Amino acid sequence: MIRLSRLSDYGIVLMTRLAREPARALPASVLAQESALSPAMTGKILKLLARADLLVSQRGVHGGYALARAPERITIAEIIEALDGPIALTSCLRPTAEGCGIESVCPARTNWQRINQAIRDALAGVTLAEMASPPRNFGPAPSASPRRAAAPARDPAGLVITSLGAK
Amino acid sequence: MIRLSRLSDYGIVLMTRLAREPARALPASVLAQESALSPAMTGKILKLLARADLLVSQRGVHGGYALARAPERITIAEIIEALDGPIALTSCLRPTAEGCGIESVCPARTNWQRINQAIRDALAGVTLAEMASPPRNFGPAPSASPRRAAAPARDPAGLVITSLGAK
DNA sequence: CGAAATAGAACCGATATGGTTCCATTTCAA
DNA sequence: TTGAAATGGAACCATATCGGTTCTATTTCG
Ligand code: FES
Ligand code: FES
Repeated sequence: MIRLSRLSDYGIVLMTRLAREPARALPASVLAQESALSPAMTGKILKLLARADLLVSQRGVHGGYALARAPERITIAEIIEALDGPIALTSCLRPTAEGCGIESVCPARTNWQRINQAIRDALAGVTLAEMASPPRNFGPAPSASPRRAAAPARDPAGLVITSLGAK
Repeated sequence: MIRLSRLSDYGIVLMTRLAREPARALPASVLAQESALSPAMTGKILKLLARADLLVSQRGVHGGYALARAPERITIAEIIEALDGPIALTSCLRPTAEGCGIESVCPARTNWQRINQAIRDALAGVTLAEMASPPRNFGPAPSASPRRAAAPARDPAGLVITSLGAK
């Protein structure tokens, strides 16, 4: 049902935790504890994120993980793609793999691409910083433009995400 | 990887086929054939769609399925929800079920709700009619307003989908 | 009556997912 | 020098979910 894998789910939780202290490097163990996740799972996720260059890791006795970039410059889409592979609603949109099997007669494929792109952009339009900030219920959108980094205001795909305002 | 189930995938294909002749009722057998799907699978899907009141069915010898409403008034989101249940990225957003397990310490949940709503709206903003129409590569967005039916232009959730233009 | 269709449910096998375990490597400090 | 604390990387497993089929009951009409 269009659900996110738990890997990504937890991954984002861990990243938001790290975003609260972008400077310090925290070891997986404390991240696990603070996030109520099993150390094993946590390790797995952090390793994947590090391999995707979203985290930098320090080995050895006082090691740990820290964000590789400022939280304003990391998008939710990046995290998801690092953990779950490319965002592709239908199998026929996935670059690799075999496809959905009915490409030949499918009347909807090109439109699928647009929709897929639209939600990709939606995810790419939310930064880790926004995710980490407590929900602010006051005032208009915090102006800001960081998210523009990855989400063009008006992409050529059709669907356009314009703003992530305050609740 | 945020993928759509095949049920929904095929379901939309079948619906778009029906949208080409909104008046006539077609039997499952011909829908299956024209869409290159197994009759069994096709039957299953159509039954679900009928139960969700997206299709009307006629039993008996000259029976078949037809759209319950004009294709302009059926959204992709409706089809997906009919076949795969509510759209909920993370398990903790799903009304039923147990949740993701870390609700207590999760710093991201309220933001998840917004994102989830945003992509829900994205899906609800595309009508079956738009999906069925061949991709038009010319001219600006076909103006149109049908999609407004289900997708408020500026929802309170934050992320706003404004337009599904032409490619 | 019987063929043609849908309604509904049960059933089954494969795959992906969530999660663990094990071992190798790096680093630092006692 | 040695070992504890950390990450790197991979294999492994159990189970839920998903894609798909099969079977039976019911409706409709010729
Ligand atoms: S859904 Fe895969 S080609 Fe149309
Ligand atoms: S992801 Fe489930 S509560 Fe945060």
